[in-house]
Amino acid sequence: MELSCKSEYALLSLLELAAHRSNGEPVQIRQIALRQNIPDRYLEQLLANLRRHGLVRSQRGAKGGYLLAREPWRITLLEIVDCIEGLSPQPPGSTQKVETIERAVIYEAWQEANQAARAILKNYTLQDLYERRESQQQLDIMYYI
Amino acid sequence: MELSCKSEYALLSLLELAAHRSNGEPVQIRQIALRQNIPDRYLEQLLANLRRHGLVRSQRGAKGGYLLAREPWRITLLEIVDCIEGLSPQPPGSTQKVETIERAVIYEAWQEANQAARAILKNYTLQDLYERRESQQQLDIMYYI
DNA sequence: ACAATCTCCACTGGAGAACCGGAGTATACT
DNA sequence: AGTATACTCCGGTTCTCCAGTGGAGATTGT
Repeated sequence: MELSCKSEYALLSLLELAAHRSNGEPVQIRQIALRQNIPDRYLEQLLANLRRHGLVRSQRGAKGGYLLAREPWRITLLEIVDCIEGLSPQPPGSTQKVETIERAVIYEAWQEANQAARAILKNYTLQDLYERRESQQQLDIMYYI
Repeated sequence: MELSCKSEYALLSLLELAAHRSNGEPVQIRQIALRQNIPDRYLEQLLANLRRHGLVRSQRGAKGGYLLAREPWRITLLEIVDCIEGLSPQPPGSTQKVETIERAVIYEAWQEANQAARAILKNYTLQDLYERRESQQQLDIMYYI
């Protein structure tokens, strides 16, 4: 469960969309890219991907942009990374990687560890992240004073 | 926590060393490579790495080879992958990756997921894996009959 | 002395990640 | 209707890292 740039960008974008969700206005790629310091042409691809997976909706044309397709508490972090990282394709995997008992046993242990990590991410929603950010922001202001 | 070839090879090798541990004889790279179908010139580097981290001991010269440095129940899977994957160097990391609150919050969630996975791997010892392999092997024989 | 074996360092090839560019299309505003 | 503002699609480029290879040298048993 490495945190790739891709996933980080996607998370940041969705967090941004969650923040601007109060007014029904769509948010432009450019805005997100600027605020979160992400290459905009790259972000474009990621958002398109999220759209195809139904996590966000897009509005074309002037005054267009992106919107969350669901409420933030209905989107888990696991969903997001699975969209972005792509549920991996291994056609030869089932018969090639685990051909010996030793490899099977190792693979099994790994699956267990992976499931543990995925369980954590599944219990985190975008809402949780958003709330954490808010309270963290309050703290920072307090310290500043 | 992806399972890289590197880590898999290391696990397989250590499993092999654990198996041949009853007699005090060292095991050669060639043997391991042959039995587990690993490129031997590559395996060499991995074992050297494990040696530097104190997981195995090496015996040079003719009749040389590798031995486990500790008892199999004193070696956790977590230790092994940390050796192999290398406890990552991020000199710019601390000040570059987590500069905004948003990124910090995301990173935090990730750390949590990672810790969950690491906890699993920490509770697995080489011995556990070895025993599983043995019992699995018994099962396979039963089915064959 | 000699062969077997590990040790060290450097190199290559390929895959995928990160990123950029351009032409096209949908929408709002005037 | 026309124009500006966005997204959409498709392709290419650059760069990094993993997996694997090569060769010279050191160490040890026989």
